[in-house]
Amino acid sequence: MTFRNPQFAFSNSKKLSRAFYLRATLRVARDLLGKYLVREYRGKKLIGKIVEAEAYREGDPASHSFRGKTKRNEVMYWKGGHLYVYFTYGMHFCANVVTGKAGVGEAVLIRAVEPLIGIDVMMRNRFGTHQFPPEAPARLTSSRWSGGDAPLAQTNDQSPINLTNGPAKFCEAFAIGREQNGADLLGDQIYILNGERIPESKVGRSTRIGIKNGREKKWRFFVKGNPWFSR
DNA sequence: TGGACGATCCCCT
DNA sequence: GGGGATCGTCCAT
Repeated sequence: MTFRNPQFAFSNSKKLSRAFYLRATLRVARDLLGKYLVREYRGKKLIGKIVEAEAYREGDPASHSFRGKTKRNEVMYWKGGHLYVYFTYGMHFCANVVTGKAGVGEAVLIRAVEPLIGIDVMMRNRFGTHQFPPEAPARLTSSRWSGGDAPLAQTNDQSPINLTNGPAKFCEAFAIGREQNGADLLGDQIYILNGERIPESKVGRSTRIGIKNGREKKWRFFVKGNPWFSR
């Protein structure tokens, strides 16, 4: 079911319980489709509907947890319902929903959302004029960003689709960075609401994007036909 | 201590 | 379709 007025839809939604996240990772990945991710940012709500997600599991060669717990991936081993944010390619953040019991290193990467509320703020976060000194190269300054402040992307495509149709784009639009690593999704900073139920007929499934090892696993889930999923 | 590389994005060809 | 940007992390010296 789709809502003509997203404001109405999220006001009637409830925050997902801890139990939701403690379930099997593949189950959580599929069920996250259609849920509303809420980011409280500077007194405003940013809300997006999750339309693409990938599961990463223990024993999975594509997972950061494949070689065991490290300082970087430690949040993956927390109990389900936390946010694991990592920094990659020297300039991007990606966000995962931690799943399963404490001690189990599994998570679901949020690859794309459909923006619903706070689109003006997302636009500014992604495409706005940065606040660093004008003489500083944008690429240099953007890498120092830690998720709380300045905007960034140097792109010519400022269409709504380009706001959140990829894991790092979504993080940039939602101002998710280092400081959000380990956030409790049952808290008030970032959380997920029980949004729309996506019927099986609209759930697409494929291999995961951008990995070498474990590429045969069909652990990517997306909402068929939604314009915001990444490819 | 060094080097390779990455769950990406962007622009150019 | 391909390469560059850019740096934290991990593993091999």
